[in-house]
Amino acid sequence: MEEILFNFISKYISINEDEKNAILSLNLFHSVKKGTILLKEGQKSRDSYFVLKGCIRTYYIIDGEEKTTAFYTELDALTPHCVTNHTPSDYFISCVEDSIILISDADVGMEINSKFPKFDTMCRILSEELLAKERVDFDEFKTSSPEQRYLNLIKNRPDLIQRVPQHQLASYLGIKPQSLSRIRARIFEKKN
Amino acid sequence: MEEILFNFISKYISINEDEKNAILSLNLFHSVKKGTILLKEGQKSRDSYFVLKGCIRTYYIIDGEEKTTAFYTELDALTPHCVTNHTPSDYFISCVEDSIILISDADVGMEINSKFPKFDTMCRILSEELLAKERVDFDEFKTSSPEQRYLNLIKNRPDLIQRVPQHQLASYLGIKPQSLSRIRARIFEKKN
DNA sequence: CTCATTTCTAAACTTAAGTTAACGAATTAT
DNA sequence: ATAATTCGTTAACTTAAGTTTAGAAATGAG
Repeated sequence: MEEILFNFISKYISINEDEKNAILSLNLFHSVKKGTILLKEGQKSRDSYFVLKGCIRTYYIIDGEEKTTAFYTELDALTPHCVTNHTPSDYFISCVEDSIILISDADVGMEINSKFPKFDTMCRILSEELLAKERVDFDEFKTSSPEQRYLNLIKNRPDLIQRVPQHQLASYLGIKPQSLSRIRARIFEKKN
Repeated sequence: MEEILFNFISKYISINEDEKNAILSLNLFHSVKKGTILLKEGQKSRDSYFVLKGCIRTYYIIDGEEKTTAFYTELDALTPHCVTNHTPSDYFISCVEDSIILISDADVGMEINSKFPKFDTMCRILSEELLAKERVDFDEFKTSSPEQRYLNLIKNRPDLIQRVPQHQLASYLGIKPQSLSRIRARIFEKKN
């Protein structure tokens, strides 16, 4: 599991044994059971997450309804809005599957970044990449119909369709579960 | 105009006269006429943009139709996907109004960042902030109807409704211009 | 200033998503 | 193992967005 992390880091910066040990000594790895809520609405937090194995999701509760807006799987990083913004969270984060997650407090991040300046560079590059990708994903969402969005999902993240409940996928696609059922039926009969 | 930039930078890091002069010596400020295309689909580029005054937009051409997906106004920063991703651009960037824009090549960015390491930190914090905000905006989009999205726009970026053509706003809201017209009419008659 | 083009609105019609309700299947809790 | 809850699909109906077309208003070019 440590190796997965260091391979990921190596894509951005070179990292030596001392640095690896410094990271390992922080005990950031956590094993989290399916259904565990990592962050609640209204809560303040300084924790960032990095998924090594498994899947977590962000969701809002609007008019008593759960609205899932994002899934984070292997090698996905998530710093909640409330951390950067220093405000209570607007959303929940919970585990979709039993997962292994790296959880790092903002203080720990500061400490590593000041001790090893190249981590600052890595975080900058990573954030820039993620921002560019998020913008493109948002663009794709805006310019597609619900059916096209579902077809794109099949193409781009086929694993999600297997590992995530339909009703959570539905709000992720910006529609109601009944509509997703209908779209699936429509696509199925188009094939024949 | 320089002061606007330095005030912005000061929100993230302290900056002295030497550093200010180093930035000014790079001649990054550009005055750009309305309608100018800064980046074309298919083009490779290493330029990032920072809007000091005016408005620029990103748009795709899909089936011969322009689809505007984002507007960047005063103090907004944009590093196109093609820059981070080293691929030809999927979209166009053009000026909605006569604007004053800071355009910085990736090489210039690298140079500043290595000469003044705190700029790396600033870019990291800024990217993290923008990423968190982009995710929340995307969440809001997913969980709202077109009418709600338009009402949110009136509340959060009322200036856009004045300064941007309706048909560009429509695709920004993920709908057709005719639908936006209808939504506006619907809202207007609800008021009475 | 005038002509041409683009932009916005409107109406009629089509298509698809939202809503409400029901029911069987799957999952979870006891 | 059984009961209870949650989940996924279907159907009938409602609502709103997409499509097509048209015309008026605004904008831009010569």
